[in-house]
Amino acid sequence: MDVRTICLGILTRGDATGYEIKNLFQHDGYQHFVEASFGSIYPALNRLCEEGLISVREEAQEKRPDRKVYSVTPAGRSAFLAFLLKPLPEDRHRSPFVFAMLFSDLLPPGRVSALLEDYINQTEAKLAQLDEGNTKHKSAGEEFANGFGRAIYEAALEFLKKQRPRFEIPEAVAAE
Amino acid sequence: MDVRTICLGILTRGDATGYEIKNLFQHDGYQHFVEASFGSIYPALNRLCEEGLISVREEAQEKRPDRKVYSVTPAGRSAFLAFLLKPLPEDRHRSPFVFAMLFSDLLPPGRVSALLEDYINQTEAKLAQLDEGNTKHKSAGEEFANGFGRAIYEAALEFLKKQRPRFEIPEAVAAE
DNA sequence: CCGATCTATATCAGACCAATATAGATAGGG
DNA sequence: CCCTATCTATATTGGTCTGATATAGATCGG
Repeated sequence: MDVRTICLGILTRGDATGYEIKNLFQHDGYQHFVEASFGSIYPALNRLCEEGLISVREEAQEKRPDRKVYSVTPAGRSAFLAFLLKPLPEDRHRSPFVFAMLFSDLLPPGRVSALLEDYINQTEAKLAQLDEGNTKHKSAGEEFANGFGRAIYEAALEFLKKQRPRFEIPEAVAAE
Repeated sequence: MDVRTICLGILTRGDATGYEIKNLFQHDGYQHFVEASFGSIYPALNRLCEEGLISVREEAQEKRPDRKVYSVTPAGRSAFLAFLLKPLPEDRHRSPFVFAMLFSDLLPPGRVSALLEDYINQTEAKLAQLDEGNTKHKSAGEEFANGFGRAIYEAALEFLKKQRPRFEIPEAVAAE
C-alpha cells in the first residue's frame, strides 16, 4: 500500500490539496492506521496526475502559494477499486517501546517504570483522540476503524497497567 | 529506531550472523514488533563494524559462503545503553486492512466479508505463533512482549468477530 | 529424482521519511 | 503593541529501508 494508493483513496472521498491530505491523517478513520510525509505525498500527487488518475486545478491566492486542489478522475476511481479487490499487503506494527522493554534487565529500574508510564500516557492520549470526533456522523467504515482502534488501545492500556507492579521501583532503591 | 540500533540490541543478547538476525524476527519477543530486511541488515552490520560497535569473525565453510559472526564490543554495548536512555521514537502501526475497510461502502458485500475473515485468520495465526515458544524459559522482557502481543491480538479478535453481522452478505445477495 | 526449502551473503532500484527552505497570515500572551 | 508560535501551502534533498533479484550448494520429502 504505497503513498500513491493512499492519496488516491483519500481523494475518492473528496477533493483536497496535498497539505489537507497530510492533515487528514490526524482525523477521522485514518488516525493511527495510515500515515505519509510531505516528502512522499507531493511526488505521489504529481505522478498520479501524469498517469491521469487525478487532475489538478490551481486556485491562485494572494500572498500565499497557489492551492493545488486535486480530484479523482474516472480512471483513478476504477484504479483504486481494482486495488481494493486485490490481496492486501499485511499490517505492520513497529514498536520501539516493546523493543526497549525486551532489554529491561539492562536498565535502571527507574528508567523502566518511566518508559511504562510514558507509554501509558501516550496510549491514553490516543484513546482520547479517538473520542474527540465522536459526535459527528461517521460512515460504517469510519465507525469500524474507530471501534477497532478503541478495542486495541483499551486492551493495551489494561495490560500495561497490570504490568506496573512488575516494573515498580523497589522501595529500597527508591529510598536511595 | 533504525536497523543499526535493532541489530546492535540483538547482538547484545549473543553473537549472530546477518541471516540469523533476520530469522530472529520471527521468534521470541521480537515477533510482530520489530522487523528489517536483508537489504538493510547487511549494510547496517558493515557500518557498525566501521564504527567499532561490533566486530566480525569469519568462519569458513566448505561449499558455502563464509559465516560472518558478529559480536558486540564494549563500545557497542554502551552505545546501545545510551539509546535506551534517550526518548524513544513513537510506535507506528500501518494497516492496509483498516484502510480498505474505510471504503467498505464501495465494495461488493462478499469482498468485505472476505477481507474480514482473512484478517481474522491472520490474527488467529499470530496468536498461535505467540503460544508456540511458550514452553521455553522467557526473560521478563520476553514475557512482557509476549503478553502485550497476546492482549492486543485477543482484543482485536474479539472486536472483529463482533463485527461479522454488520458486514455479512445479505441473504438476498448471497442467493444470486 | 525432482522440486522445495534451507543456509548465507550481497546488491540495486525504487519508495519513503525527517529535516529544511520559503513566506506571509493569524492568534495569543506578556 | 510586539513578539513568538502556529498555521497555510508547496517543494527538495540526503539518507534510510524494502522487495526483488542473484548466487550456490545442501538437505529433505514425496
